[in-house]
Amino acid sequence: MTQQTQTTEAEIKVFKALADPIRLEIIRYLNQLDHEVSCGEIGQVMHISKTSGSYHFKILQEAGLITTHKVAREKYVSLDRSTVDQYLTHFWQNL
Amino acid sequence: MTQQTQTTEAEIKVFKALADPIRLEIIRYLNQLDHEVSCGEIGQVMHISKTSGSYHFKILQEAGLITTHKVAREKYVSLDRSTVDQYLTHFWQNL
DNA sequence: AATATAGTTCAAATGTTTTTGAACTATGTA
DNA sequence: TACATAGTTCAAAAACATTTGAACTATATT
Repeated sequence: MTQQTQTTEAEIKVFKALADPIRLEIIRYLNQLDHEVSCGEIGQVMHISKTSGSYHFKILQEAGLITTHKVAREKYVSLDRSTVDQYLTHFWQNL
Repeated sequence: MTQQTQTTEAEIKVFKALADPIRLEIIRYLNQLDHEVSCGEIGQVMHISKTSGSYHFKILQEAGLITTHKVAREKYVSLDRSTVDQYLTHFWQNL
């Protein structure tokens, strides 16, 4: 922490997470679907390797933009709209 | 253009621009001030070199988050709230 | 004219993010 | 048991972003 608040760090994580075309596509995809999907299915749709997928899902999760839960071998992902709402939709209130 | 739309490219520029603590501070600063300020003044407040300032202002401008105009030697900067509104406040409509 | 101030540009150095493949864990299926 | 499938982790490579100082342009002040 150099001089930023906790709030800014979470905020930066959200913006970094959204500042990538693959991750923005994932968010788009989850938004239009509106039900849970596995990492593998998303990876196929995005045409990315499973390693790369794993990396991007981690970033999205650490930003709080998705939530996940494991069912047997598979990891299911869903959009957490409240984070988008907090940092984007209510950006001015947050500043 | 690999598979993204023009809209996505502009959107990515906005998120990249906001995904940096210095630039987010600049936006914050401009927002609370609500009048034009010179690059130099902002640079002093942020404790950054003029070269670094020049770099960050370029990124913010290319994202459409600030507008600038030169008066003699000085470059004045002001916040373009409509870009924030388009990409953040109305994020869901934009997707 | 000489000097100072505001900002830009450039290339090099440094730092951070993303991709890759190989090796791994855990679960499912024959 | 053997093999397949879903996902993770690791370290190296590649790509990209940021900072730095020096040299520059343009305007202002003495």
